Amino acid sequence: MAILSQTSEYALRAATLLARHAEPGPLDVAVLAKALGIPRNYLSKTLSQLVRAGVLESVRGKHGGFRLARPAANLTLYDVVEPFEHFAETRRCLLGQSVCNDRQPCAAHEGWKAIGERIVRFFRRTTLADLARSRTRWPNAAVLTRALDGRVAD
Amino acid sequence: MAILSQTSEYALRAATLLARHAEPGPLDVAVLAKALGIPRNYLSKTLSQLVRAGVLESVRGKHGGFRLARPAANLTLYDVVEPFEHFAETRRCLLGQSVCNDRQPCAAHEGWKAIGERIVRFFRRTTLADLARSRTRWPNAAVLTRALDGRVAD
DNA sequence: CTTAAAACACATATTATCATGGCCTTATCT
DNA sequence: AGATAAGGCCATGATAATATGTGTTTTAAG
Repeated sequence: MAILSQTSEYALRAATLLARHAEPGPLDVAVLAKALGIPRNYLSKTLSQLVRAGVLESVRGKHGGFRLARPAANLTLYDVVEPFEHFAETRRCLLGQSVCNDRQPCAAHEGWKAIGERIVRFFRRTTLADLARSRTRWPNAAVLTRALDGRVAD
Repeated sequence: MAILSQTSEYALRAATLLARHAEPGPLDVAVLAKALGIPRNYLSKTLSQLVRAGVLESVRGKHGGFRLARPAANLTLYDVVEPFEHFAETRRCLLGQSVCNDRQPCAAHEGWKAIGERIVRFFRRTTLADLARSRTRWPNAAVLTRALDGRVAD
């Protein structure tokens, strides 16, 4: 009943943060991980998957890191989460009937289908730009600002 | 993203079947399991949990089995599924923020909360009587009719 | 009173997924 | 050249969900 996996939540957190700090250049995993309170190596793997999915871009080498591959307004939560979730299962029959569709519906079909569609629609319509607008308090925001200051001071 | 666990699905299937055949008396696990295509022992455990939850009644001994504890119209899907699901997690913040409520919402709070409420409402409003109305095709319905015929013939 | 059928209880696998950590390779900037 | 950071690979742990197996207790029927 958790709907989203931990991994997806990590991905959303990281993507939201990146959406806020798009300008100064890429952010590296160490900073992201500390700021968000996520295990470094795990986040690294997760972000790599997002690169493969075309959501993020990576820059290797010194002063490398990750940034959004497109403007935040063009990246939906669906894009971010889809690599880690089986959205198809949303359409699974509530009773597990092998045949359950609009023609031969089970008794719960109507209501259940509506919910699945609701969920998918939410993820498809909400963008990272929407999330970026919030005043979200990261677990360790100080690390982030310090890192950014550091870069400028450099 | 599976929303419901396999166990919950089993519980719903069994409860729906019982809602249809409430009259003739209790049905035993062996028949239910075969008719529904569910591992016998596992279903047994699951139904016991539903007895403890007050959803089903059990009759021990020969000619025993399980039946609904109340009229199907008074049993919601929530009742059936709640013992196996953590509905509280539905209210979890999408971004995992420790503080995210109506007063201090994260950017996704509104939309996300609406979905959680939608899900809960569906389970609370739909009853077993609703499900029983359908012409559901069980994996092995023949077993069931045979068992019921046998009882009558006896 | 014996026996068979059934729930019930408990113990133990078995998966599967999620999550983490370490290390080596590769690319890129200074 | 050297430092830095992504990327890939593998091994491990943690946990829950799923499934099976064995035995005990209750009850109806003969």
